[in-house]
Amino acid sequence: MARRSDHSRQELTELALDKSLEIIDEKGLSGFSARAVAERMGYTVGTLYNVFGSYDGLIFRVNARILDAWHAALAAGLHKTKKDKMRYLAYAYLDFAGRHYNRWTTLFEFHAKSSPPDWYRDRIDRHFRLIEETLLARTQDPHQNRRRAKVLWASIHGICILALGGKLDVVGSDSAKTLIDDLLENYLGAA
Amino acid sequence: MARRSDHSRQELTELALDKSLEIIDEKGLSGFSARAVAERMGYTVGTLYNVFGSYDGLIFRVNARILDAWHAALAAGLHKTKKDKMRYLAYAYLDFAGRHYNRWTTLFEFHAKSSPPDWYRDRIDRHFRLIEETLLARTQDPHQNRRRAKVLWASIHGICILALGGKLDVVGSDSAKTLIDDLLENYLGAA
DNA sequence: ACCTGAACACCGTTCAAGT
DNA sequence: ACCTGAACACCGTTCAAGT
Repeated sequence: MARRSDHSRQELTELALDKSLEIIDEKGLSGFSARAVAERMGYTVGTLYNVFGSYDGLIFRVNARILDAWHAALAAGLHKTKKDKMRYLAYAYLDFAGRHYNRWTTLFEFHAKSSPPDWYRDRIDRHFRLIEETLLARTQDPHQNRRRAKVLWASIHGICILALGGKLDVVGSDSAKTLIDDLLENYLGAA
Repeated sequence: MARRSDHSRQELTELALDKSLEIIDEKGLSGFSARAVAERMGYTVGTLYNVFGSYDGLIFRVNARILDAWHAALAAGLHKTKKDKMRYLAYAYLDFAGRHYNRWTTLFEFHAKSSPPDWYRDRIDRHFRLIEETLLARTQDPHQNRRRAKVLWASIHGICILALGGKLDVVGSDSAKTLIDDLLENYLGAA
């Protein structure tokens, strides 16, 4: 059979990514599979491999989607915030992780067998630069600044992971916010 | 066929856990499966299900093993440390994560479909209490203390995850140590 | 009572064969 | 050129059937 050409290669890509996010929102990464995406698209797994090359290739594209939307939201909000941008960023991080929990965990629970392509690394870098630049307003030393950005990013990340994963004896994102407040106050207050 | 009784139920359990850790050390969680463990034991998957009930049941026991050894090492070292126990704990955390990377990630990358049994939650609690009690030497307020323990634990965890996972543009555990130093200095220095 | 073998419903991955 | 169907080598899980 075949050569349906109901959809262009472009449309096929869009369709696949849309359905992928649908599945992730509904069931999380554990309910996600190339076969599940294909079925929801009305195509075969083979078609998915034509377009994305591999399972890793598919997920990297899905994750890039998630990162793009997240970054756009963060950047827009950051632009509107005038004072205490660092606190805004931290809250926005928690907010995204809480409201799109399945998308957020997919970002970190997916462990590729292959190393990420350059365009994916770029997305990660762009995300990190957001924190770094926000911190830049605070000190002049770029070296120290980079280190603090890393510590803060990692710390906030750790709090979100453990708190939202239910591993800190805290309920929901409210208590996680308390922990982030405490972190910012003590860590940045001393810096 | 069967009723070999080459091993008692107890021995079967030990054998399974030993082989499980072998596989995790060699290949990580992605190379781990109930079938792989059974094969290395010289038994069938069915036997494994007789003993552990389910895949989740097996991994909870494996993870409990890992937690036990880790806790024993932490507690012993902590007892010998007289000054700056908090720094010792943080370093020891990083050290374990770095030297037993596959075991450490298994602890967090395994996502059970069922909720953890009580004896597993106890192990987690015991781990957390180690940090909390170490912090208790610093302040008198137990409420504030608990919050700080959570923030520190989560932050150190986040630094280890991102740094050792190669997501912070730092190489190895040396640089992660720098970040932990920075965290302790600023966070605790202000507290 | 204990263990096996086979089955079931899934995976990612590949590719000859059709249109 | 594009898509399918079937195959391959895996999964977790269950359970009748043997000793």
